[in-house]
Amino acid sequence: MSTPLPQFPKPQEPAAEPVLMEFATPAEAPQLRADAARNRARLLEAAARLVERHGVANVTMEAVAAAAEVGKGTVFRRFGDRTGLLTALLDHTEQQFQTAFIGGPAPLGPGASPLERLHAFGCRALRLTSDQLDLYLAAEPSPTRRFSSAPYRVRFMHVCMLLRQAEPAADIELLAQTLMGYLEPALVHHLTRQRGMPLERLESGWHDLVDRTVRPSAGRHLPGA
Amino acid sequence: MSTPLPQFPKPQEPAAEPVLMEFATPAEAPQLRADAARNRARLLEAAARLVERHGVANVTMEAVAAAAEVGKGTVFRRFGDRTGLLTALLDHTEQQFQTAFIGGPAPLGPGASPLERLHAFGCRALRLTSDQLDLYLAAEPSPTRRFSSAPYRVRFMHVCMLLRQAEPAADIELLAQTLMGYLEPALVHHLTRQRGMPLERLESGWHDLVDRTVRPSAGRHLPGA
DNA sequence: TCTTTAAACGGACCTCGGTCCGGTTTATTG
DNA sequence: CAATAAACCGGACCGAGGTCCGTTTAAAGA
Repeated sequence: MSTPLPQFPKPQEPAAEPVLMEFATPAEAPQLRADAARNRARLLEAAARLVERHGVANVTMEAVAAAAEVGKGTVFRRFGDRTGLLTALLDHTEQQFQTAFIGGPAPLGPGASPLERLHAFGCRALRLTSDQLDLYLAAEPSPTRRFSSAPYRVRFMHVCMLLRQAEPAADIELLAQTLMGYLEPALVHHLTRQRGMPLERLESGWHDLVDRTVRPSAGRHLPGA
Repeated sequence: MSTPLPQFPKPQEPAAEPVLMEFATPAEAPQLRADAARNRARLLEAAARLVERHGVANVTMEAVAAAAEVGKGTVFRRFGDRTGLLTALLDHTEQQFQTAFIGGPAPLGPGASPLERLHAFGCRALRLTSDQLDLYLAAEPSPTRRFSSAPYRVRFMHVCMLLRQAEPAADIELLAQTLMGYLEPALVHHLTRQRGMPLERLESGWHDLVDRTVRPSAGRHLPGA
């Protein structure tokens, strides 16, 4: 009845709490076995090639496995699920972004005011998303995992930090979620592709939103957070 | 190569533009054939029963068909896909909500100020979502259709209308999407179930958010909307 | 170098959402 | 009350994501 050996030791995400101070790929580097590392690289390369050629929607997990000359089980062992593989495809870009807003030059990185950094953060995020919209869309985790994914958490924590500095008198966490919501790939897709808005309008919208929400003004309904 | 007869005349959603002034079930009443109507009722009843007994996650389309003593094809002909069936399950509640905020008593309906109505709208939406969270979560359409679903559009248009009255100097559409984002089932799930926040805090957050965003204050970055 | 063991491998297999299409039922019309 | 057309029905069928488990293999220790 019970499976004593969890023969699938769960690849990504180590736990749920450790959170902070770790980047997207949490403990993935813990030296893989040589063959595993080689196959991982092959899979990512094959996936990237197929996605570029046929569009992410027409790429099946089996096709990726075949193109990488690897068994199907290997793909899932390494990346967990389709979302995991697609997320890994975006990992390089995401890492760059993280490095930029954590330690890079102003106005994105430290050196500018929290408010300026927040403005810059949203614009950059919007651009990244819009540049690889299909991929970001397809990589979206299931609704119940969206907020637990490593990349999301890193961005979220950063927004929280900026908000704490810029707007201490607020329910930071809720405000941050609201702002993050504006940057969601699904929304960007809807506005740009289905409603035909230019990206510039989304950017203006972000600036406006930030100006409205982050502004010292004792909100009347503040709970004891 | 081509299928001259689209033997599946597409059940839900009539088009993409007609929008306004039609409720959730658009042109679904257009008298179904007697047997079709009977089967539809059976299916909804069976689905509701199974969902209540086993939880929405453990209910397959085939099981619903079997429980309703109907072929599998019939389910999909009637409801399009799983999302369609689940949405139909929520339809009654949603209709009530719509009636309430369109023509019901204040503060939700007309009679109160736009701002008050907006405050009430969010609280009611949060409660509804939280009351049947699992169902709302499972009924969530794919990311590319979320914003096109009939129930979403009705809510969205309403928020737009209220915003136009309360805050003419803003990019209404973007602001409305932001507010709607705060009410998303996925977010409610995360905050209440994964982060353990009480619903009251979400409500306070909504009030605060509305107070912040809808407030006459010439935002500096307004585009020519 | 040989043994050992935990990790990795691969592909058959399962489940479930969604589609197809030949046969059936309902409603309309002459 | 036939006849005709449109809508409906059902269940075999398909594709893709995800799992299982017997086999292989890289790496650490004797």
